[in-house]
Amino acid sequence: MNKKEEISLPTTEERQEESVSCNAKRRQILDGAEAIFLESGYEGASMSQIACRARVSKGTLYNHFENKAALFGAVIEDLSRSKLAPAICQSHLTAITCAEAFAQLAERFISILLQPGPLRLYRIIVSEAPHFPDLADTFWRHGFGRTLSTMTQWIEFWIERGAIRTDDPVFAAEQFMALCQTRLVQRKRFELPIDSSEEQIRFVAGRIGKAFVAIYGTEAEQAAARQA
Amino acid sequence: MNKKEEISLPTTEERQEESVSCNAKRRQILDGAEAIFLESGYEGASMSQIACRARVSKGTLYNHFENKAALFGAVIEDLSRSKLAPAICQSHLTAITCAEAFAQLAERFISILLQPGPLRLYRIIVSEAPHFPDLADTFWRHGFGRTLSTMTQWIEFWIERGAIRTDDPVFAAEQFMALCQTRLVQRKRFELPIDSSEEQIRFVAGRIGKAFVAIYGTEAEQAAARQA
Amino acid sequence: MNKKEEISLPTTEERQEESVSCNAKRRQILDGAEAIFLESGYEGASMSQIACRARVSKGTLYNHFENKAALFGAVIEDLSRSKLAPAICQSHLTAITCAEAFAQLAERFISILLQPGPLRLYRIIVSEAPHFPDLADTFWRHGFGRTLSTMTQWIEFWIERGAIRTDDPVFAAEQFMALCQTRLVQRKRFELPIDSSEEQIRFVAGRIGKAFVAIYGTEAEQAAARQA
Amino acid sequence: MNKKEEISLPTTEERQEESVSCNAKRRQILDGAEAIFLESGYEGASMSQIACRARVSKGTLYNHFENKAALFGAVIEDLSRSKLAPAICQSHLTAITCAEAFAQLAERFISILLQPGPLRLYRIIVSEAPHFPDLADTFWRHGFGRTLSTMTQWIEFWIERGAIRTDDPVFAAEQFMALCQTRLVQRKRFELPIDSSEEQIRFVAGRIGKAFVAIYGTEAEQAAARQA
DNA sequence: GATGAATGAGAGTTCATTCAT
DNA sequence: GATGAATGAACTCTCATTCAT
Repeated sequence: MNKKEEISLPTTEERQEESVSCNAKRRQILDGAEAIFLESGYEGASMSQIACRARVSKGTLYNHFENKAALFGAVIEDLSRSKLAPAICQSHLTAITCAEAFAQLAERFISILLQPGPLRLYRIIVSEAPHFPDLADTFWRHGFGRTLSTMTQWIEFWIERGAIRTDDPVFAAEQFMALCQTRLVQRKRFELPIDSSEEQIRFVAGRIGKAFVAIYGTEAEQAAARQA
Repeated sequence: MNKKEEISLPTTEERQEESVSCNAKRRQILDGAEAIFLESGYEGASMSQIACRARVSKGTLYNHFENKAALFGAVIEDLSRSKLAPAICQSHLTAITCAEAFAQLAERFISILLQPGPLRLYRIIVSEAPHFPDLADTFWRHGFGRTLSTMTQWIEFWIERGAIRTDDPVFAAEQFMALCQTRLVQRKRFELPIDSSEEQIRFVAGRIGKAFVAIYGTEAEQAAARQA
Repeated sequence: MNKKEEISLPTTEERQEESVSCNAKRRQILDGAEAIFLESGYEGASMSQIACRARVSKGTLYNHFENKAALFGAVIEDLSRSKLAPAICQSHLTAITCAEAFAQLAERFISILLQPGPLRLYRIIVSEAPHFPDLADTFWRHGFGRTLSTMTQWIEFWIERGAIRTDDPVFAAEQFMALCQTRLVQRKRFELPIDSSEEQIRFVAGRIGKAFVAIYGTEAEQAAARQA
Repeated sequence: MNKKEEISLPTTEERQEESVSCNAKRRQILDGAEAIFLESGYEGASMSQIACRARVSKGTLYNHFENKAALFGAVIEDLSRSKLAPAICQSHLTAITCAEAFAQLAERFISILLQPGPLRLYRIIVSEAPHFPDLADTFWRHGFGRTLSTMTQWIEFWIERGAIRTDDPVFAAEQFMALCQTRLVQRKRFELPIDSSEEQIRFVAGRIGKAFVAIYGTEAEQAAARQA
């Protein structure tokens, strides 16, 4: 663990089965709809706005999606699949110690959650989850679940190295994700004013890395951390 | 810390400046509007529904509130003030050790966050925060801020007792609140299926208590915790 | 029967229980809707057209009637009640012989059925009956049924006088109504070109009167008719 | 007239000038359109539904017919020609007396008018006649007119036999057709509940046969009928 | 102060029709 | 000739808001 090395998170296979032809319009609609839904929420968005933004007629919307709800479902699936999970998956980290590694992961995770896109996606999913039963499943399969799985694999990676010790790595992963919401993400979601400078993010992430090692680190690792 | 004692959280003064007369109707409207807004969201709620639920005419709504947005603002303020903060404030805890105390606090906090009311309030605030600039301030002053302040005082209480050590008790409080979202709260907000039985909540809360002491406990406290 | 006399058909009591106030708008809407529905049929009529013709806003339509179908139902009921039945009921006939009496009745009945209003009402009821189950009942209670009842009473009046003989006066009434559709009404409903001059109507009605006596007249009456 | 004999109604020449090739699609479209128009009416039917039912693309509809109205016109012509007139024409009757003969004819005619197809055709023609000027002519030439002509020939057949006497056989035919609507047909068109059992139809038809002879029968025939 | 009828803009959705393939 | 995606006008219906009573 004291040798600087390139570590790449395990990537998940990405489905690319979309038929190429005639899905241009669908893509165009999804892009427009994503923009409007994320801006205005489900109820706040109007099909006219979406048609306008997507540069298609309202009728075309209904040729491709049965109704507003179906379009919304497709939008969430597309966003969950394309935006959240890959962002975590394709990370490459450079870290010396375990605490630093988790600090870097936290930094990356926090940065993503603070971006306008993922932030709005969070808002709309939390807001609409009760009204769209399928939404939870979609988001789990393509978004949250995959992120959690990535985190878990990451933790298992450190367990193998003897730096982390836990009987429930999934719970640890969830705890790590929860920790990443400390201060910045949590406040941002309430639109409370925050200092989201890179330094501040690094500072919070650093504390999260240390906290995680304090909770789950082996004694050896904790001793090493105390010295650093 | 090893003597069982009744500990009451510090309570904050409650403003009671409401004029008594003629506010019955206002109260009635707020109650109706709260129910509808929490059920349907801001855009999803209609003034007709609200008037109906509040047993008032639509005109009366506009006699008391300038428009839908103003009514919504008043609803959020009322809910933030009356539901969230007091729920934490009025707690009485019975605890032996520091870890147990925080576990109990976590248990209480998680239970509240899982209740339908606070859950819906969270959804609507997160969803509408970007569209209502005042909302963040309102929620901070009456809800989140006060809860955070309570938590902070609670942590300072344990710092004085020598069980907790930190240079930034507010950050610690925020970290504790973040930890409380591990698994149950986080998943519930996405409407993912969870086991929200009392035992499960206590289990998660127990882990959170231990984690918190692992992060912030003094060496003495950590040693005591390790023995327990 | 050979003495000229004023005979008035039995009139049915008319309900006037409509509350006077605040039904002006309803009346206004019904008038507009009747005009449009009769012109364009149910599907062909649009709520915008109706609102326009009734000189009210579209919203007002929906304040008074739940939806288009309900408005249509109300229109049919109003027309059935106010236009068809009374037209027959309030008739006063001057007749010498039985055949003449039925000829006069036929003349009046045919004239009504050829008027634009009743003609259009017939068209729309026949057209929409399968799609509006309640419509048949409404039309029966306020329109067809009452007309048939009036006709039946009229026939019984002549049975008492010994001019008509039948064991089933209702069937006779229905047969009389069917006869009244000979040539003019039947063709008019198909928009075939007809001569609807007063003389032509009187000619057809005269044949119907004679035919009816030929079918149902007592021998005495038939002998009288043959002489005339 | 007292000898049982097979009597066949005079048939009218049928046009078969349809070009054979490439009219399969046209036939396919007409079949689909007939089904939909009869179910839903003109305004209620959509070109999409029709295309779907006809197993054809929407574009093909417009390759064969200029627009919805033209397609509707073609449908009515096809139905008038193929369904109504032939049904009457191809009848073979077995009758002893004149009254029986007309009773049988009435029975057949009533049965046809009560069938779903002709009933729906009647509804749609009566409903749309004012909006489609050509429709009346089409229906006259291929439907009503031919039926009336058939009926007239039939009456002239009985005039020649000395059983019927009238100076206007066309009017008599129209009166017979009107009589056939007594009770059953008339009520069915309003969707009023009726007993349309074979016995009931035969009963009504019997009365109509007798009525017709009562109106138009020669004295000899009436005497014969009175004995029967 | 309370009412609820009236408003008209705008929501989601459907439709007859066109046209590039 | 057959297709079906694209169109935009028009449809039914809802909404926040007003105002005479």
